[in-house]
Formats: sequence, structure tokens, C-alpha cells
Amino acid sequence: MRKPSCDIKLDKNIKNKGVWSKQEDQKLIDYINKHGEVCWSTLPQAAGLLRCGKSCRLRWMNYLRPDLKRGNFGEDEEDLIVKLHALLGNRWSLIAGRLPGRTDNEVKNFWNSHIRKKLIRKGIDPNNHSVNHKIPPLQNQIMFNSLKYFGLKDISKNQTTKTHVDNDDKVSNATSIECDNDDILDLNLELSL
DNA sequence: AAGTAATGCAACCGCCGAATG
DNA sequence: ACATTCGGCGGTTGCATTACT
Repeated sequence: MRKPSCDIKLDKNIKNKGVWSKQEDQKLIDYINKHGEVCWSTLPQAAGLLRCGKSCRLRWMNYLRPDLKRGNFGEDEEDLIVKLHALLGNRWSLIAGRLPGRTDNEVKNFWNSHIRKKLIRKGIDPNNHSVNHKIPPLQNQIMFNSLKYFGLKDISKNQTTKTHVDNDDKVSNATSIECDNDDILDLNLELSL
């Protein structure tokens, strides 16, 4: 059993947990400005921080980096996240890589707190982006049109309906839409894994 | 105004793969 | 070939804030 590379519970040098103070932020910024993003495991001690390397890296990557955009997501960013999630699933770092100035944590949080709920309200399964048949036909048609707008051409040919029985023995039908490689190319995202 | 529930988000946890000895 | 270390990732937690009763 390999010991964790950063174990806050066991490492006596790590006294600080939770929210970062301004002083800690400043120490980290100063150190990285001076030395660059070097070895994270030795950085805390060198910078005089009572944190683990992982925590420092996370803080820098997600909040202190100068190239971060911060602030609310725009509609174009939201659309892009939905499209990318449909293609990539929960691979937040890849999705964030397509959004300049955004971090994986930020995208993940935005997805879980906003987009997920929004899709559910519209009758779309956020996990597989399939459209639930329980929503009225007219609304269903609007959903299909929206997906077409997202870049899926002639999606009706890819439409399948599956019956699902969940743990509570509830039966539900869901219409799913699969896209082929041409559809992905339509999105013109030049994705590389 | 006070109490409670819901929400948003920063940070932590544990796992994985790559690099290294 | 194997063990260890490290950086990176996604899932989850917990706290602060906001909305609601």
C-alpha cells in the first residue's frame, strides 16, 4: 500500500487547512513569480507555507494564476460547455482547456450548480444528454431543434428510445441521440485527447 | 428579525498514470 | 520488473452566503 504523496492528516509540517489567507496567497504568488512553477512538493517549505504541495498547486492553478478570467460564464461559454460535455463527458480538464481563462474546477462547479439543473428542467438527462419522452411533444421538438443548433445535423436518424428500469423498479423511457464522427466534425472543435 | 433550507464555490480526498531510481 | 514519488484529475465535502418562511 503506497502512502499518499500528500497526507494532511499525517504530515506534521502541515498546520493550515481550509480557506487561504491573503498572506498565504501573497507568499505563494511571490515565490512563483520569483522561481516559477517549480517542484510543488518542496514549494511549501521553500515559500514558508504550512500547506501541502498539492494544496499550493490547486490554489495557484485555480485562483492565483494571472491568466484566469474569473467572473460569470457567458452564454457562449455555457453553450460550448454543453457541447463539449456531450462529447467528452466529465473530463473537466479537457473541457476547461477549450475555455481560455477557465479552470477545470470552475467548469465542474458551474456544470453542477447551473447547467445540470438547467438541462434537467428542460427534460434532458445531463449524464448522457438524451431527451426524456415524458416532456410534451412540442417541447420535445424544441429540444431537438436546440440540439440541431448545437451542431447535430439530421439528428432524427440517430434517435433511439430505450426503456430503463431503475433501482426503485420505476420504468421510464428516454430518447437518446447518438452522433457519429461527421457530427463531431460539424462542431469544428479540433479536439485532441 | 430569526430560523431554516437551498445554493454556490473553494478546498480536500483518493485514485491514477507517468517518471524516476 | 518493481517500488516509490509526484503531478494531475474527478468526485465529494463543508462552509459561507443567499433565499425563503
